[in-house]
Amino acid sequence: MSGLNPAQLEAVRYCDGPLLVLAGAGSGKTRVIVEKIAHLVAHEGLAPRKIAAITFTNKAAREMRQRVGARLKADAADELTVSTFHALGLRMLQIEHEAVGLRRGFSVFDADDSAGLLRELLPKGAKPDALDALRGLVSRAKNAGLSPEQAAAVAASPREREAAAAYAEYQQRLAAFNAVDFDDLIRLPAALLEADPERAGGWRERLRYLLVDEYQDTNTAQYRLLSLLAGPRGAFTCVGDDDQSIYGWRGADPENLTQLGRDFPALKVVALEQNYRCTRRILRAANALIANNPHLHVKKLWSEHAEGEPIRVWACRDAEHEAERVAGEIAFLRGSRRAEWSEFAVLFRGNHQSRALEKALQLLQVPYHLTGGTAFLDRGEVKDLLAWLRVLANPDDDAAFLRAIASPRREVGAASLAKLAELARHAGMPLSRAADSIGLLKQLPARAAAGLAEFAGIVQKLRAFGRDATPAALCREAAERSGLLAALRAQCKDEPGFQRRRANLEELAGWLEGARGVGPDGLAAQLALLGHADRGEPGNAVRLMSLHAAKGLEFPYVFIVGVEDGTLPHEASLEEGRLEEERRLFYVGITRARALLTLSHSRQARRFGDLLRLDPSRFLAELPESDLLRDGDTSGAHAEVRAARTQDRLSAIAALLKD
DNA sequence: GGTGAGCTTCTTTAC
DNA sequence: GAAGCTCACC
Repeated sequence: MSGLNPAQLEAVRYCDGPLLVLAGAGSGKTRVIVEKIAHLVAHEGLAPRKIAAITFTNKAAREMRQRVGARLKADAADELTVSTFHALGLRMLQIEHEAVGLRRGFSVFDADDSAGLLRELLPKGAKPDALDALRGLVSRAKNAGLSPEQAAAVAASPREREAAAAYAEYQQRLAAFNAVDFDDLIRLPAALLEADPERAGGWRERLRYLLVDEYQDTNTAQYRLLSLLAGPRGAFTCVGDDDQSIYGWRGADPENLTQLGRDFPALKVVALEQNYRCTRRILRAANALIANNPHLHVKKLWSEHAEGEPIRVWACRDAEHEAERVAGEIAFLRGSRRAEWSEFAVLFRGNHQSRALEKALQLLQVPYHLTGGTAFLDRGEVKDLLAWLRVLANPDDDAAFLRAIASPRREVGAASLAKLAELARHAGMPLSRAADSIGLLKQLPARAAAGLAEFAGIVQKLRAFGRDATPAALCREAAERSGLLAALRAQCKDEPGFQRRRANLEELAGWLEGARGVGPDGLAAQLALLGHADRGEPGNAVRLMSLHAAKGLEFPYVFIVGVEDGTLPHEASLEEGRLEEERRLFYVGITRARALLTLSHSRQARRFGDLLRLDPSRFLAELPESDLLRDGDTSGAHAEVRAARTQDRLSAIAALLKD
């Protein structure tokens, strides 16, 4: 525990009651959590398996597990619960499934699945924004911890009453599919513990101490789950920073920081204000930026580090130009500063911004690792295989059935499926059981019936195979027997394309090799929680991720791209009251940098075919000019380079780097 | 009636 | 660049 400052030490040692640690960026909060876990084990006599550390992203959970693993003995670290709120909720539901009316093997619907369900509840031809609005209303109700009945009771406007009715109907359908959605992973366990104090007591026995990271991002349902698990004695440490609250849009309520003091009057508060991460210039810029937000408590982050280098601000022509400069600079810096690739991170507001960067990095042969976004679980072939796994675990999962029956195609089309759905509804059975019923199949066209029977046969064989095979083996067998692999091979025009897709499926299976304690029933549910591209070890590679995904991480060299008005702050958040969160997002980005920070923006973007002029982000004007180093107009200064095509320019840079 | 090619439209962030 | 859609072909 050496090297902790007095405030950190206090936070680690205080175990007599509820504790809130207000931890500024870079103030060593992860260190505090890790040391506290070690302290609980060594000095409070708590078994590691009775301790749960909760984070908000899978990335954060992984990093945390790694750091705890380095600090504790390996077997002790293995017994700890280190997971996201959602993964903890899933574990609770898998154990308590009967109490909430779920059967073994229940599915977890991802955002797409639940959107599909909700779409059916809307009148035909409803606008897409009607769907988005409904999704938002239902999700908000769930994140506030409201059941359908409660939502109906508090509905104030006709719109809300309609939404509450849709929520109730949606919930019924989910139940019919033996499925829950992401929000239910929190809401249902919380409601269960609330309704059943004895059960709550049992869980408190099971988890004796909770450590919650990024506490400012909890929503009401998560807060309830936390306080129910911690119980009246308040056996928890929450660590948070209201300046890093960036999940308001999914119901996070920084108000929970104040609520904690009301619900647990014995709450002790410790503030960590020394920053160990950033140079003074970076910290000064961050402080200056965040000072533009209203604050209840003004934190004064300070650092003993050196002044450091100025923050570089680049004006680029467009996103491609920006990506080239970033990629070229990373390659250059790695050489000139003898840095590892993994010391660089490029952060952006929206995941789509990664595309230009990937292209430029590929051309320079810079290894990179992309986290988040639509990279993996959103790939068609991965979703297909996942749908098969879901059908295998959960015969009631109609959404999965509909996807699996169509991949690969087996001459069962929309019309036959509509007929099947009709028959299934009358018979009161889910689609996949109906597809297995000879009586029902007779009422369908012969071709469709044959396809359905074939499907049912494959499912049966795979279920039998899965009874005594590892999840990974089942996954591979399913890819083969379903015909997915064969269809992919036939579908792909080029061999590399096929190999890439095959590798994606193999990766899905590979991930399951490492999953501990996941049976065939829980396998698909577990996978649904896996962050989209959030798999595999990044290795020694440049990290590309969204600003949201970057929270909790740090890098010596950080590039933030797309620092334009409309991108950061995002144009959907320009209105009054939403700008603060965008500012905090930028604050999070800036404070990821230890040594050198580069901010870049484009002057123009191609959107919907035509060119759009972009202004630098208004947030740039909030940074102290004396800590910035603005470049000249490089796009004007290098007219001949600008004229060259991207490809040529990049090979020129690549050639330069070789020398 | 099933399938796939080709069209348009829109792209915040995460579990 | 992906998902939803229409439409022509089998």
